[in-house]
Amino acid sequence: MTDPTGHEAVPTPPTSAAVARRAGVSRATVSYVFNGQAAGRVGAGAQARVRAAAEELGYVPHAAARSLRAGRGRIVLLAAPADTAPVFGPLFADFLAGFQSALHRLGYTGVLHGAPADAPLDAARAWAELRPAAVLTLHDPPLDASAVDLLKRAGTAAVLTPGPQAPPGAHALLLDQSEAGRRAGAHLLAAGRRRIGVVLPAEPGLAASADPRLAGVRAAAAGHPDAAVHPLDLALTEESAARLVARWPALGLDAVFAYNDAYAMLLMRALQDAGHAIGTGPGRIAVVGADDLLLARLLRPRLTSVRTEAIAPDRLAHLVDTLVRAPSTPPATHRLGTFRVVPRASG
Amino acid sequence: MTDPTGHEAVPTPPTSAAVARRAGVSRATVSYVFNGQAAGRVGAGAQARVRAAAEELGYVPHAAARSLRAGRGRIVLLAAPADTAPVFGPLFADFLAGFQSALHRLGYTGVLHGAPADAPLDAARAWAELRPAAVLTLHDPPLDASAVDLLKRAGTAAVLTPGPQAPPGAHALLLDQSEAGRRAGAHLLAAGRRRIGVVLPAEPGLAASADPRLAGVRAAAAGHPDAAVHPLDLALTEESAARLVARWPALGLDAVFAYNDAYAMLLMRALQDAGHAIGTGPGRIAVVGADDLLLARLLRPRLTSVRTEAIAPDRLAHLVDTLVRAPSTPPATHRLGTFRVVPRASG
DNA sequence: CGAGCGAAGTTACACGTGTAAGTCGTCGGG
DNA sequence: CCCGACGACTTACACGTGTAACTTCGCTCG
Repeated sequence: MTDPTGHEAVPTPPTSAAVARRAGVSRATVSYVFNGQAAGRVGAGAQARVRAAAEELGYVPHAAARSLRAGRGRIVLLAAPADTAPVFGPLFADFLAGFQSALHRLGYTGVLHGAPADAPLDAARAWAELRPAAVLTLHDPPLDASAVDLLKRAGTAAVLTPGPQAPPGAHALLLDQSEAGRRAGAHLLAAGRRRIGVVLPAEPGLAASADPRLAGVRAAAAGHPDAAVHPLDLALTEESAARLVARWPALGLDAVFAYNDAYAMLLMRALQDAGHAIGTGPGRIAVVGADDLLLARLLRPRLTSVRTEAIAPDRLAHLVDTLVRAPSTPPATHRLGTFRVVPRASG
Repeated sequence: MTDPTGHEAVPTPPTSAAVARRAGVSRATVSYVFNGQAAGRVGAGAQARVRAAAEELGYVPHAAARSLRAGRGRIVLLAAPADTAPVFGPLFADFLAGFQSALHRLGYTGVLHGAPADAPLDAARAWAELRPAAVLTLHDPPLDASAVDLLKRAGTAAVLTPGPQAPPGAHALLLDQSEAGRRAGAHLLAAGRRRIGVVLPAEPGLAASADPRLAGVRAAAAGHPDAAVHPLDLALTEESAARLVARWPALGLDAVFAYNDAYAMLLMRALQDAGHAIGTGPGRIAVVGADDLLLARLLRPRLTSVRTEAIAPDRLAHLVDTLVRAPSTPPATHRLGTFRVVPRASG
């Protein structure tokens, strides 16, 4: 309804036709100017008039019309399961910011969508409606084949999913979590620890990164016949930590590798409250976290942590761009980063 | 078929026309079925055939075509300045998740975009291209009038900006930060503290929430003639905290209210390392943070914190929906939440 | 003087959808 | 027996773009 009252609450957005009229040229000319195809087709004078008119009218091309015409849009969708979002630390936020600017520089609009993890197909449908150029999902388990299929059929050029193995048609983004485990394990073993606990978060949606980490610790321990690795469940509450610590003497562990610094801090505090000594010396329990949060350095002893050295966000953006331009590239695995132990006093 | 090579690298997305052909009806019928206008227009048989055909083809309506037709899309854009994103805590992530599901239930697609804070007009242009139904921005300073104007001219029905005062045409979302300051101040004053430091983050982009908090503490202190309030600059690094603590004796403060728990934890640790006693008793320094992070309860003494009681994300989603449906609603201020002190051992 | 050619534009169509307006039986009432 | 009403659809247009194909014009060269 175009508002016959003449009140015009929401003004009609200026179109390229309006710009063309104002500049005294045809609409095609405007289009050529705005898409860099002007060289050899449009004279300098007309070009200047078009730009001036666009500026005055506040013209912004209509992304919908553009993607309708192009068959696919310039949106890159980053999809994160809603329930794990709270667990993302500042590292992720930082990376996201860099990634989005890099995409912007390449002409894409990067956008984050937190979908409920329990209805992945619904979510995929919602994404497909946007006809994004690419979808990077952090869902875990990755995304089923039918969801990927739906997206591809909706014209999505590239679907990227956390590795190690992606559903058919999707690329894998590998942050080799087992490497984090291997590094932590090697570090603790080198320090002489032999009975190593590995904290697995009880929170949902994290198993896909937690399990490989456990496997990595096990792999590191494989070289030491006298070493033992114990999985430990822990939720992010003080009660859960207290329960775990109550079982501690029976477990007889001399080291822990926690899923991340938050779990590590929680557990370390609970251990200290129960009278256990934390640290590198003999008779002490070694504690290693992950993510290297600033806050984790505030506890005493300072927390040793496995730091993620992610690839530069620009590199990921370029990868996405490449895949979008060559949609038939056979799916491959792309490495997202590596891990490094930052040794401090806790273990 | 549309692909004479038969290779079909990227399949053509199924359209409503394809569904119509397969169901043996016209395209209009498909459209009516999918938009709930079927009652009294389309018979039960045809309706069933349409749905079946859509299912088989994996049909997803093209959001671009839809918003092209409708003049405005169903996207709700949440824009956060990229450089402050790392500072957002789990509270924000949680809220975001709830907000997006609520929007989904109302038929919108909520999406987060982290734009560089230094080029707000560029960012506004990028948003405008998406022709979103609504834009909620967390930018600070809010957004200049020209950016709001650009968005409105691009057909955005509602532009919401952090309060207290929004640029013309935009609604204000008020999380009254001065209330946080007032509550913290009142709490400390009631405990007998009179020389109160207020930590202002040195990180950019946070002044708009930090300054009102300081003002709130001052307002609370106004009732006590013997009370003094001191602003303190602090960056999120251990060196910065050490520098601040070095000046501490000269300041002679008996209480601090920090911008959030991260700053509070950092400062508290540095104070303790310098030999200061923290807590509620006489001779101790009272420390109050904000956000009530779990991790803040791991320090000893446990951190007293000002907790944000945000409105339910669904309420915000409904507000957005209302404003989108009635775009000519005169701009108003909408309250986003309130604050409450959670007293613990630190102050 | 005309053919040829490049520069500078324009015309015209396609993209996929929503919906107002039209069509075509069929059925009930007078 | 005819008219109007109604159910069940279909036809046709508009939304704003990008771009291939066409036109027009001035100029050069043979």
